[in-house]
Amino acid sequence: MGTIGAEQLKQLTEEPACPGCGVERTLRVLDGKWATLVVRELLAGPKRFTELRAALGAPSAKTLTDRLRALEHQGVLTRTVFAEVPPRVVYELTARGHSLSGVLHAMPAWGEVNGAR
Amino acid sequence: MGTIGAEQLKQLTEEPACPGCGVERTLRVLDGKWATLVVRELLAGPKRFTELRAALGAPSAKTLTDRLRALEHQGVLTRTVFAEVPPRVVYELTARGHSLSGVLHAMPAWGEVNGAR
DNA sequence: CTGGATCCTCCATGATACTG
DNA sequence: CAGTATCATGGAGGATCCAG
Repeated sequence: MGTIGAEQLKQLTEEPACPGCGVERTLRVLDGKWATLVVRELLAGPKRFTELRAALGAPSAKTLTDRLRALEHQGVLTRTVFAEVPPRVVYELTARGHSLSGVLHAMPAWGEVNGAR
Repeated sequence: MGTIGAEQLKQLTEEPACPGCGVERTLRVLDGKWATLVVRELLAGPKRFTELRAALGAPSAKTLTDRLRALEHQGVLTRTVFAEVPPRVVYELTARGHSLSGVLHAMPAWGEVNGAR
């Protein structure tokens, strides 16, 4: 159940009822508590699994793995395994992932001004 | 639009995983499945409860009410009750809510380009 | 028409233990 | 190190009924 179910994958590939609506599609990629933060971390450059975990505040390995797999299937990032000892896996944004920076960079500007609730 | 300035990139990448930084604050407002879509609908102008429900694809009344209350408490929108028969309640973005348009507008641009897998 | 009160389902996230 | 395998859980979201 931890992996991406057929149900979830189907949801990702299905076209929304709204024809020209890109907001929904973007929200399906930037979904959940971690996707946006993962992209933000990787905008600074490729990172290893443990580096990502630490940078994000140590979510569970299962959760982070699930999120990374989803983003990988959506073409936002790539997963590269180095057959070494100790093993090393590097995550890196694709061109599509980098193109999300437009969405990401608008957030801190708003959040910093609106710090108070 | 896929690229960002060096200044903004610096601002983006220099942020550690601090709990109070701008991205996290923005994500706390644009949280859940509906908040972002509610803001998008209201960017076009004030709307009534039923209008919002229909425009969003008819979420349950409870869910929509909960989300609207949260956004109201965060100062993103205002709730105005007209003591009429039948009752009428109008939701409208505050200045703070309108300032989220920068984040919102970046989404369709990405989503439309990346609609295909 | 708006939405409060209740009860319920589902799933993203997490805790823990284990493996190549 | 980077996961996988289980099991547990909180809370978002929903269904339904009811009230002002």
